[in-house]
Amino acid sequence: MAELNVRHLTFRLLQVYVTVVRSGSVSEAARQLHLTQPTVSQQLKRLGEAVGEPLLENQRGRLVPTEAGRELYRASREVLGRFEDFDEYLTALRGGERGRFSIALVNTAQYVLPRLLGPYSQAHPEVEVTVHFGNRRQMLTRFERQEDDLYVFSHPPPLTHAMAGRFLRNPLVVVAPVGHALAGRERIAMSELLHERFLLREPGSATRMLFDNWLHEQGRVLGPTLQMASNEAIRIGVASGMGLAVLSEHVLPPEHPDLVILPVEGLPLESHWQFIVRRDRRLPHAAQGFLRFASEHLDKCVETRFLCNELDTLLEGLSRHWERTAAGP
Amino acid sequence: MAELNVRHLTFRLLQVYVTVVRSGSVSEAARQLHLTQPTVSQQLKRLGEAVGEPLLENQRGRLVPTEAGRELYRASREVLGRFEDFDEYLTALRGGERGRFSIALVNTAQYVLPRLLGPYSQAHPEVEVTVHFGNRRQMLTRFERQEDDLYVFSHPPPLTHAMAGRFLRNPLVVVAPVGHALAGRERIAMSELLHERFLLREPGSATRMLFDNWLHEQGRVLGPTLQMASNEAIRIGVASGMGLAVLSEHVLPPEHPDLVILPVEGLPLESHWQFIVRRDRRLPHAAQGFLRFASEHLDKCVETRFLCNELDTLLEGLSRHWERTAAGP
DNA sequence: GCCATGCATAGACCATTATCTATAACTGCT
DNA sequence: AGCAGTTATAGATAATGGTCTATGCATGGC
Repeated sequence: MAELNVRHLTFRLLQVYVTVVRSGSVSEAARQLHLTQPTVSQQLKRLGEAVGEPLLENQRGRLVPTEAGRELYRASREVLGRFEDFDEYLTALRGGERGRFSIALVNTAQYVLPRLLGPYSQAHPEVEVTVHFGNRRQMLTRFERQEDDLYVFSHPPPLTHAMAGRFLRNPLVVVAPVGHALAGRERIAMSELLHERFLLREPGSATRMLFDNWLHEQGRVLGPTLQMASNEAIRIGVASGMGLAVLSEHVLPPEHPDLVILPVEGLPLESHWQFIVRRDRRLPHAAQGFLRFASEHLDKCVETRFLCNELDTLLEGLSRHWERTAAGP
Repeated sequence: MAELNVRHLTFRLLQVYVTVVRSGSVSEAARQLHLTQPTVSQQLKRLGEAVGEPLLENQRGRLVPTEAGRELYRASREVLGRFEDFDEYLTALRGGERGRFSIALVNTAQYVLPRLLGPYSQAHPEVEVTVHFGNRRQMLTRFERQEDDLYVFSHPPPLTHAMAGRFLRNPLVVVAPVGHALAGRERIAMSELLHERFLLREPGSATRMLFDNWLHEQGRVLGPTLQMASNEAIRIGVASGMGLAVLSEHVLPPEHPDLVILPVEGLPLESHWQFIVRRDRRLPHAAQGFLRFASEHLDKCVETRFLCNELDTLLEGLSRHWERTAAGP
């Protein structure tokens, strides 16, 4: 008959009840809750009706829970506690201390982003980060499909739905094996290289695109080429004398005794990696936290010569953007 | 800033939310809950505002929870589950399958009540029973103070605030050691016993009171007496030849080769044990369940010659009483 | 037996909620 | 571009909830 009607049960009601049980007195509970005594009495009555069972009984002046009341007290404590936990969780989430986000990187960036992600995830062990790698074309697809929270491009797609912030120089250089004929020269014209064999990244990769564009601007066409979809493979190929290549400096190890960078005219090709954030996808607090972290710790994580930290501007733009969006009536 | 305001959070809201998350669709949830779609939409909005964080996002047609939403879902499940448990608990409580009650027994009744309590608590292992023993006077004090849920008296106090139901004959007999001079006689007048030494229970005990009253009615006075506050001690005392005694038949073991019951005129003194229930104290469901159990199983638990089961009447009276009380506007 | 204290009930009030219908805006698919 | 289905917004309304003040009732101490 008197079913427990959970429908109109409020957390407030439970809070009041818990206070009453703890203090053993309606009046005292009312004082603690800054309410009047009748208010509390009535809440108790409602609660009792919802439960369909007497909850409290008077034992020489003190209100003591009945059997049902004791169990309700336990349940209330647990339930209220659970939501306090949830509140804490929310706070952590908002502070970027926990949660998750995903980030999509063009392949070449994988040589340097771990330097940031490592320290970050050590400082924020509760944040789950997913990293996707691929060449520029694949990253563009993910970007279109809004699959990730952050993207790293050197040459981003049109920013109509996104915002960008540069954070790292990404110079492209021509590398040759250490014993190459041109290795000692102080200055080399591009025209001198056109008959050399070049090891190229696949079409669709950013490195390839940049180099192709540059050549095209100059109206030049390469001689024999060999295509490999891996920076590593190319680097080793060059070291082994397979030919020359255009690579991001980040691909080269700090010490590279078997490779030399050729001082070609017009090179290095300057470009910058940037974090890209879609404006039409809510940025998780954790991702924003990562950007803050990057902005603050970048200088400790990468070599100074590559530094180019414009993340402050991005972060500022972001908060302005979300303010405006959230303020919508 | 946007603190989690748990105050106006309803369980209903969580139920709706859980349904939406499960079905991945507002419309579908509305159908399941027999609500209109806008209603559900608005509930979600309110919930989202209370949490201060987006909870759901559209992922190619399906609503999936955000990070915060996932955690809220977990919390909601737990919380709703906890109250379902509580509901089950209540059902068990109402059915008398669990809970607790206390029962106060005059000492003599302790020879027979375990025969009922044993089978009862085997059948209802979740019910916690507390039994208090003492002589009649002590039990009366407990009764006045409303310390227990059930009382067992042979001669109860005035029933202005209580109801009673007899359940067991309690004949008082005169016992003598097996070799006693009067042991073989077919009929004995009380006058013949007055010079015998009697072992008596203490004043305040029911047995003593009954015997005293009986003697008083007949205008007789006992000879030498010896007082002991224990039925056991008296029984053994009689068996050892210390004198005669008036005892409840229940105190005698089924076989008692060292004792005989004297066929005294006017004896046995007939009295009945009864369960007493205060009307001004809510009877726990479990206690009521015990009375039901007693009513049904009494014949299997005690010797037939002691049977006197009027508990049905008590139970009926109880339910009428509580109906009337509960119906009060 | 009276007074202080604490609890319950009654009546009133306003804010919030739950719910609807109608309609607009969006989304994915063809 | 249009359609079907889904979601969001607006406006309305009845019920509920949370709170108060005033008052009645019980109880324990002096």
